[in-house]
Amino acid sequence: MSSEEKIQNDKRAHILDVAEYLFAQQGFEAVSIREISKAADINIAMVSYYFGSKEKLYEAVVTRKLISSELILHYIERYNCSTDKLFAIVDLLTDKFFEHRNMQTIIFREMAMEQRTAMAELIANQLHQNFTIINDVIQKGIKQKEFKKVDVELTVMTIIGIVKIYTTSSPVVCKVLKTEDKELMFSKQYKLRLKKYLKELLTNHLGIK
Amino acid sequence: MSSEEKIQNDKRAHILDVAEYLFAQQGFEAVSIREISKAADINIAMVSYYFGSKEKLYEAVVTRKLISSELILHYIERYNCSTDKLFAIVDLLTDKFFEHRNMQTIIFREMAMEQRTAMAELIANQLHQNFTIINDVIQKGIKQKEFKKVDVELTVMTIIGIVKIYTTSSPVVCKVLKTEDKELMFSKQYKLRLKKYLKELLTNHLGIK
DNA sequence: GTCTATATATGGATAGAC
DNA sequence: GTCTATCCATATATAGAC
Repeated sequence: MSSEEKIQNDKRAHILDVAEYLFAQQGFEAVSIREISKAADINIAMVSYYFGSKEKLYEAVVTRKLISSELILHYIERYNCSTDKLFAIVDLLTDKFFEHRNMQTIIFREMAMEQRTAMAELIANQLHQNFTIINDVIQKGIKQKEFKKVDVELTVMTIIGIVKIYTTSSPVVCKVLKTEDKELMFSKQYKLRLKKYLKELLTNHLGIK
Repeated sequence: MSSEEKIQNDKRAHILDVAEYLFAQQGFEAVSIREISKAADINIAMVSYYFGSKEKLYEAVVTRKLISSELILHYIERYNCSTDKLFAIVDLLTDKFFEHRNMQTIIFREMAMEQRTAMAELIANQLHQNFTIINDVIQKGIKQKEFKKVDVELTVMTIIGIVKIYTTSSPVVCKVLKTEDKELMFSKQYKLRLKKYLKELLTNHLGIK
């Protein structure tokens, strides 16, 4: 990569970062290109220049941080028993959601929409793949008597649901946790607390010894 | 109430119903007054006439269906042990969220926003009150050795989180449950399934005998 | 109460100069 | 690549007729 290409990529990435933040905070329609370009300290015309349109910018923001099912599969293949695999998934999901919580907020909002846009379809499929992996891990654990019998689909929903709620509803969760500080909520300490909680919950629920 | 007042209230309620549906589907900014009035089969000017502005219509949509903490308290006071109280809350929340899922979707989106509007504050406070009630029930159950020690705040978040995810992310949850039919997802049968699952999860997690 | 017409604002996108 | 100026579409809100 030449140094000029690098500068260009940096600028692109910078626009994406700013746009991600604003879209997460306010939603797609509520944010104007004017606002994004002002916050990113670039000219309005540059958004069209780099991305073509507001819609395509939005797509770029979401797609660059989707959690691929390959990543999950690669991450858990080193473990043998279902418990280790499941706990590894909990760690991975929590890490990724904490790291990409703005993008997750956007996805969440998009999931709640009933409009079948191309991107909504893309997101739904991607999420479904991830659901399927977790589903299979739990299913196998039950078959091998490592876990007791549970409602597998709703258990999968529980894992993802808790991490999602925690990371994407921060104003309310802040109050629940009795911390005024949003930074604290996303600190290492609190991430550990969430992981520990999830593993205890699953241990009890699945009857893991 | 005179019969004319009743007609007027019916019309108001009808506008609110239509607006709620559209706001839930697309978000506040994405829906125009034109669209609402067309869908509700009224004249555009009527929205301003009845509600003053689009913003105030939005507020009216949300506030009319907020779950008051009084309702929860009244609903659980008839029970003595913490387990019964907690299970009653599960039933009540599930029923209310199923019934008012469109409004819940709107609230959820608003919760993810970081903007401190008057309504966001109102919603956060209301939710916090409900959280507190559940928190107290679990806390008391632990003190009386009815439940084992758990992370109470995250347990509260779990209960509300699961019901919220289920009711407000239907496109994805549909896929997870392997039902193409959205109607089925909100049928009596599936509501019972969710309640049963939540009670089992809590039974295992809290060590209820 | 209901409607039409309109004032006014704002947003996305781009043509064309540099 | 960057910027200004502008076109065009669409939105909210309301004045005023009926």
